[in-house]
Amino acid sequence: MNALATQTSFPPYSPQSQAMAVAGPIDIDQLSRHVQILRRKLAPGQHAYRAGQSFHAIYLVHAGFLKTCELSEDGRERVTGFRMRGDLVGVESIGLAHYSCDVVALDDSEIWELPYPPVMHACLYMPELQSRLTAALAEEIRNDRAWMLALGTLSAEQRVAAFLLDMARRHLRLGFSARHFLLRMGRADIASFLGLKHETVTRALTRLDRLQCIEVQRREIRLLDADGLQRMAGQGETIH
Amino acid sequence: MNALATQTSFPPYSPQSQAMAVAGPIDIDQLSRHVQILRRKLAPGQHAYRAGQSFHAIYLVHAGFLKTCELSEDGRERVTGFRMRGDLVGVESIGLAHYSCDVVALDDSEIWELPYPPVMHACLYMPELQSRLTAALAEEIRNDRAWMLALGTLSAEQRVAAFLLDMARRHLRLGFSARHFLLRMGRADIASFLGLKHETVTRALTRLDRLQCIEVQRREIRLLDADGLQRMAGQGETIH
DNA sequence: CGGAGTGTTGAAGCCGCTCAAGGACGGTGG
DNA sequence: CCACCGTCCTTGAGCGGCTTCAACACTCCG
Repeated sequence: MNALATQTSFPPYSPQSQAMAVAGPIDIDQLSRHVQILRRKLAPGQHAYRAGQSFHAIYLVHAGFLKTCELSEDGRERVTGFRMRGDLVGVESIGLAHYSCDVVALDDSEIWELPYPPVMHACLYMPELQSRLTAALAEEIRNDRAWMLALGTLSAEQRVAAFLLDMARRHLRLGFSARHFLLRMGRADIASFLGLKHETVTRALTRLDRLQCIEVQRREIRLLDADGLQRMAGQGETIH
Repeated sequence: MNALATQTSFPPYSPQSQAMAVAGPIDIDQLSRHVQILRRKLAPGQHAYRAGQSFHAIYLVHAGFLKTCELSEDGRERVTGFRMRGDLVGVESIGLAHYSCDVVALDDSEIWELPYPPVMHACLYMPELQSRLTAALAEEIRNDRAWMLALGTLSAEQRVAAFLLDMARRHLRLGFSARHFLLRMGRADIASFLGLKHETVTRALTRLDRLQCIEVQRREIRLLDADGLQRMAGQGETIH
């Protein structure tokens, strides 16, 4: 058993910490003067909300790890993203009477409920909140589009490489090691997100391991050659 | 030569017309009191903007047909969507100094340039503009996610069916026939959008034709069995 | 221990891709 | 008006990557 295995959950969100993944730091202290912020804890497997429930709030992930799932009428399902500390959740349902997707905790998590009409109203008193919110939505679109590009143009192995790099970057942004981390989701969730089957993800991980790019042991990942992964995924930037 | 062939471009946008595809009708008259709106005409192949140009405005499509393209550093490219009358364009770049994608006219088009800092400022005087804008962004996210679900779970033929139904619905919303329309883009653009190759799109269209679901003749499409297409694409709703 | 859940590995098959050729259309210039 | 050209679309044949199906290993927990 190593240090990673005992790191059960991410530390809490604070506005003074690293730049927020999506929205940039939201001034929670100021916001809490205008809206009642409810803290909700979720155990693994619990839903933050489900498609069809009436929309009343967006959420800021304060700790833990969650996935968002898109559902179709005929039962098809797909993971559309993974959320961690600092990410906003629920913004995709703004403007609707009901949430349009499922959000499920993959780990012990805490999310802060920001009741929506009140938040919107608070924007009148906090002009920068409005632009932060809008910027967060735009960022979400860009993020989705970047993945659409990846899923449409990369092979299975390249997608898995890109996925690992994305995880690494986000871990880094939260102050964790980008070279050594635990995946919080199963192979099936990764596969669903990448538009593959879980066996294919396993095989890709095994191959990357054999190529000495990474070391895999179930959910524990060690990046041995991040540059190699980046070349593979067709990305120029480097993880610092 | 038939009626469709002579219908070279879509009629203009007006706030009184059908519900806007993305944002709901924006009150352009009122907005124009606060913001200088510039009308730009584009010929087929011309860019509304390119990735990397400095961001200064979002656009409302007033007439015509455009595509948005995502680009990667290593030259991969993908069409991420098609825009027609009433659609907002450029919102994905809000919060950035530079546009993040390319937008190209596929047809003679007119777009209305809404300078962005001024629009944001106008929101202070037009509170409903802000919520419309936010709702438009959220709608964009849902739209992208719905396609992510489709592309990850449907076969080539099903994707093409879903694509045709989407086109049909959007034509209908603009007051055109949902059963008979002209595709404004080539096979390669459809393929890129659907994560396929152009030959595969051709073959899927040919098969749908043989199955009597549609009639294809180059870019002219006639839906013979919309319900059949819907069942095929795993969607329950009906085009009215 | 045993059983469930999850991850790994193998073998075979299929869907979509690749490569290649030919056809239809639209524009241009003789 | 027709010949020519480039672009777009279509079709075929063969291949390959991912999926499918199946069996087995590992880990966690009762």
